[in-house]
Amino acid sequence: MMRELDINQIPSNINEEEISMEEEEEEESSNNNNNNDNINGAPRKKLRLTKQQSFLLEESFRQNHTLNPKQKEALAMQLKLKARQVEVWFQNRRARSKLKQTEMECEYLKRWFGSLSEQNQRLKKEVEELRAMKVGPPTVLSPHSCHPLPASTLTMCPHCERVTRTNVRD
DNA sequence: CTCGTCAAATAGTACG
DNA sequence: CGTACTATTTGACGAG
Repeated sequence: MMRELDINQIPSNINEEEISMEEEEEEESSNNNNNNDNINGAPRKKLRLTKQQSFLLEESFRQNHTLNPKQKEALAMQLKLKARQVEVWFQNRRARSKLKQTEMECEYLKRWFGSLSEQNQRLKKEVEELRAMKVGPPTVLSPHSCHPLPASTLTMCPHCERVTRTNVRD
């Protein structure tokens, strides 16, 4: 799972028998079998692309993620496939590289979330510590008695604009 | 065209 | 080894 982080990368070991430079013709002697014509009610085997076919498709995907009808036809000719098969291959290839991309973004976001949670935890702890350093709620000196009063018990008189006490004895 | 899905082919694994 | 299961890959197709 997730063994390749770079989508669109081409498989690193394409060697496996010669693949002669750029644009090649397939031929695997025993091969194909490509005929899907259902002679009789044949269960009909599913097509498997040869290494060279895959390679060529991969190459052209690398330079262009979509094909115009002309390119499609040419590729199909070259690969000895139907144009429809080339078309489908590209559709699948696009869909699957998009999926990989999305999975990678998902992983990235998960990591980001993780680090943010961590940071959040640290900050909360810091707030806690800072709060603990304070002796108590804020206080002010009473204008009347000159004694400290909890700020929460004071209000501003709307008329004279002087601080008065609410509701608590001085 | 994309998206979701199916199913064949194949790769990986567990076990006698 | 072989063989039985499970998981993954991938060609194909229908719906929208």
